[in-house]
Amino acid sequence: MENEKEKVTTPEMPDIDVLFELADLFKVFGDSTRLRIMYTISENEMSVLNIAEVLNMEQSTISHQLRVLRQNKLVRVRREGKQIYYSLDDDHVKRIIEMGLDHVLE
Amino acid sequence: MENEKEKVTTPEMPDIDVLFELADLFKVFGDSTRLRIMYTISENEMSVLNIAEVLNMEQSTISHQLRVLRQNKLVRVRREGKQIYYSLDDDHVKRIIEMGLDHVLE
DNA sequence: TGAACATATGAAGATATGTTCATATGTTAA
DNA sequence: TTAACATATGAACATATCTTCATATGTTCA
Repeated sequence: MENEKEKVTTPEMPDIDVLFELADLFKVFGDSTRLRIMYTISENEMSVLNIAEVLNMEQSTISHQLRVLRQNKLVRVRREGKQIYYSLDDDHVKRIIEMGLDHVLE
Repeated sequence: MENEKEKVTTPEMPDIDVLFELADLFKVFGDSTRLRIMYTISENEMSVLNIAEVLNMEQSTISHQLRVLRQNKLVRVRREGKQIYYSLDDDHVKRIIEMGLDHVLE
């Protein structure tokens, strides 16, 4: 190869603490229950119990996982009366999933 | 765009086994050591020992993690004499990381 | 062939993670 | 206020994951 001096698109390695954050973010996507929750609320917001029913899982499990999603700013929360409605935070999230899916389904 | 019954971007939930694969893929990105390795070999291929030196980690640790990357088809491998050179498999991988980074840094 | 080097791998220990159970907190309506 | 319902959370357990150590495997060259 000629032209060895040229950097095409050299991504600088982020600081170590950013890398930890980044790893933490991907960890969130690295669980099938959370992925299912994200798909479930990707189009319409849904209450906790509703999500639990749709996925046929314990309310507690869903609640615990929603907390993880919340902490990572991946969901929006809206209270209405007794119920709390969750929805995906932005298209960003969907795009990350789609990108992963591309690789898996390649 | 016109309006034929079309849902804007409704992602069908993939089969459960695809979701497991997807989760497994994201798990790979969910570790800072692996992220650092991926950054390290994102531009130029590098030998195992070299990666270990750059990251100041044990050869064994790097080797174990490279195996994970290999199993998930995220790296390319090339042997040259005694050394084995690893590089990122495709831009796809970089894009997934960049997308996550966007979210973290937003 | 054997020495030196590079990489891979199994086992073990420490830590992290996911689910369940029981219960606490928060909300509404009577 | 209390009853009924929706959600959140702490503790406990099982399982998964990461790193290290010791060693095996693979390669080159004298």
